[in-house]
Amino acid sequence: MAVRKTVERQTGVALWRQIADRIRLAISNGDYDATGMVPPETALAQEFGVNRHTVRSALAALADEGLVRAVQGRGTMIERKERVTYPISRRTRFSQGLGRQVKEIGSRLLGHDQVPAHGEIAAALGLSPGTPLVELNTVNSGDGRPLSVATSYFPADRFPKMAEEYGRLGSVTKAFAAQGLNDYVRASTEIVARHADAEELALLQLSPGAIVLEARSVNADLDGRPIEYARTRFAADRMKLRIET
Amino acid sequence: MAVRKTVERQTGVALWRQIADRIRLAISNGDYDATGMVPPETALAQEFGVNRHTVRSALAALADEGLVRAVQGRGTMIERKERVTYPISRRTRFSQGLGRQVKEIGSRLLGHDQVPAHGEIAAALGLSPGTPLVELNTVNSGDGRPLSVATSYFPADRFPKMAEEYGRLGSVTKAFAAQGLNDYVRASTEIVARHADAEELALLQLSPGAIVLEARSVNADLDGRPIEYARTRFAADRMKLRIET
DNA sequence: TATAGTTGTCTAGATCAATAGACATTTTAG
DNA sequence: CTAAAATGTCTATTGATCTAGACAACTATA
Repeated sequence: MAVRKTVERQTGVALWRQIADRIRLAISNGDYDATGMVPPETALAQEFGVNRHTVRSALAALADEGLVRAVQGRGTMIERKERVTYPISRRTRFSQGLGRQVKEIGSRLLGHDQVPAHGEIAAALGLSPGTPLVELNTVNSGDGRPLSVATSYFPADRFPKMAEEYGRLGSVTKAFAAQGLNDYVRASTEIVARHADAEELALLQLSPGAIVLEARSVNADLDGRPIEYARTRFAADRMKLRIET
Repeated sequence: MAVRKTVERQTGVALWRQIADRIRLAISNGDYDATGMVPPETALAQEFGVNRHTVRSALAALADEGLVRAVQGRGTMIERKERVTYPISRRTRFSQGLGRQVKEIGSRLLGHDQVPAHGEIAAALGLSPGTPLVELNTVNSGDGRPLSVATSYFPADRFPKMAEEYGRLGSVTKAFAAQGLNDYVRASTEIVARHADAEELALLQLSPGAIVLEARSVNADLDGRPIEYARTRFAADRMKLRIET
């Protein structure tokens, strides 16, 4: 008999959402690969110890995300399952790592600005506070699904045309190259996980309560001089990060 | 005037929990460092556009976590704020990386078992399915706060005394050494973020809805032979991961 | 010692989340 | 064609969540 899976009550997170999260995880773990379908609503209701209507709310949310599709009389089919793997190494390049996993990579420049360096960013880039930086806000998607939003900072004196070149070329690596920098390496990466804020929910097309993986990274040229500080937020249920040491 | 921060309604995540998450994040970002206190309930209520009672529920949850402490007439003080940094490199060792950040590191063996290798684990360890493995379940804490739970697998023929040695020494590195392996390296690490399940909530003393960072890692000896597959779940609001490439 | 500012407590009502049961509709298997 | 199995829809009820307002209790300061 099926193992009873626990969900917690009175925690500020509705049962239907907890169940939706568990089913999403089970799908991405391949638990239902044998049939390509989610178990029947009645079976799930028993498994989680809740009413069938509660399970239906969870499945409705997953259907909204386009993850499953219910067909009356037949069952609920899985439409999509895998997480994209994003490799992080000394030579991390956004497009390269995803190349084989998604057919089409989209990069959209949301906006850019010139801001003075301060706090953590100034420290990470080894600049004195106040040094002008180019700020770039971008969204990256794979096969039409948004995967990450990024806010990047570049020293404005060294890369004055960053925004323009990125807008033209759609890639940080290419924008660097267009400004005379042909190679660079990842100096450091820090990763935290947290709930997405309202802006991230909108840009990544996530349902509220969703999780983002935030990577704060510094890239440096081959002389070790920092050239970019980036804060990249990945949609946690669409991505996993692979660390290559 | 304060910027209105948005919270989403009818999403399966109660407003008080969304607000608690936002305040927790603000605390860990140092937004309230100037005063060491959370803004007054009335100010927060206006900021989030909700009733004061809703903010009170959020603060009560944070007080339960021991993150803040309310004093009548005075305000709500911040008790604790920082995240511990966990370094991941080619020579990742649990205790070493945390050494300077926490005074006392605790390791507790929850249980152990002998299981046959299968699926992802067999593949990662380069073993044929069915090969016997030692499974170890552990909780690791820093200064009394649980930081991570881990499930590790070791080839049983090579490390037959893993459970025993870990129980005695409280460290995987030392247990390896006791069985004749003096050095090893991190071969691969994959990171995902998701909501904690009921067991993780209990072991990590988290409030429901909390996030875990799950790292699936493989360690290998210096000849490149895999010796350990581990699934480590970190309490996301207490840890950040630092990738050293 | 007032007084302003803050948290604590209580009551009441509106809306959302979850349970329960009944039955309709559709697909698949026999 | 029939029956079983699955999703779809409806009604009703209970408990959680959120709003609203009023006032008590405590702290710091002028």
